[in-house]
Amino acid sequence: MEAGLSWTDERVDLLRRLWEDGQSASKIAAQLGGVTRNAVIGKVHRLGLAGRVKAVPAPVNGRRKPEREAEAEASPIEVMEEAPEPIAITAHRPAPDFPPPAAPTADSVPLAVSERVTIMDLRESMCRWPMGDPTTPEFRFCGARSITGLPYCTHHAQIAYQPAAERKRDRRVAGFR
DNA sequence: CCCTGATTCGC
DNA sequence: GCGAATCAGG
Repeated sequence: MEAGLSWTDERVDLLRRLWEDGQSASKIAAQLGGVTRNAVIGKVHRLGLAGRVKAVPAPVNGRRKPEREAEAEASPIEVMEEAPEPIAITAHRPAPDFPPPAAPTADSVPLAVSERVTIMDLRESMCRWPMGDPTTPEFRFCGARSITGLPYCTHHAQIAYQPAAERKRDRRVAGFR
């Protein structure tokens, strides 16, 4: 899909802002698009704005070297208690206009069209991305697992939330359906 | 089960 | 530098 997206200044800026606003890595990743939460966390650490945090060098943490050696010292740093209230996020681009009258054209996107539910089966934690013509009985919602806190799944969140910078010219409404 | 960030290490 | 895999924990 989107090619050449990487840690451009714009993306790093957005990352910084969202991280400092207390957004979680997964939400940030969804809004940036094209990256996973792991990528976000990795970047955050590389940028040196890792977090505020837990106790400390708890002897046990993520994968450590096979073994061998164990030093490192750290003093309990002040912890910033209370995360700020998540603020409004970037540009929310409501679904582009509805697709041509049920354009029966072939799908060029190999998207797993598995879920898809009616409003009756739509429940919290399900992607609310509209699919089809809402005036017809065939209307459905994506229904895939939505990012908690956001109304869409990772795929549709990328379409809904587009970094202002990249949305400039090359904005092609990818995948609708 | 859902989620969170932290760390290591192969690329 | 990057981020998947993995870990510890809520």
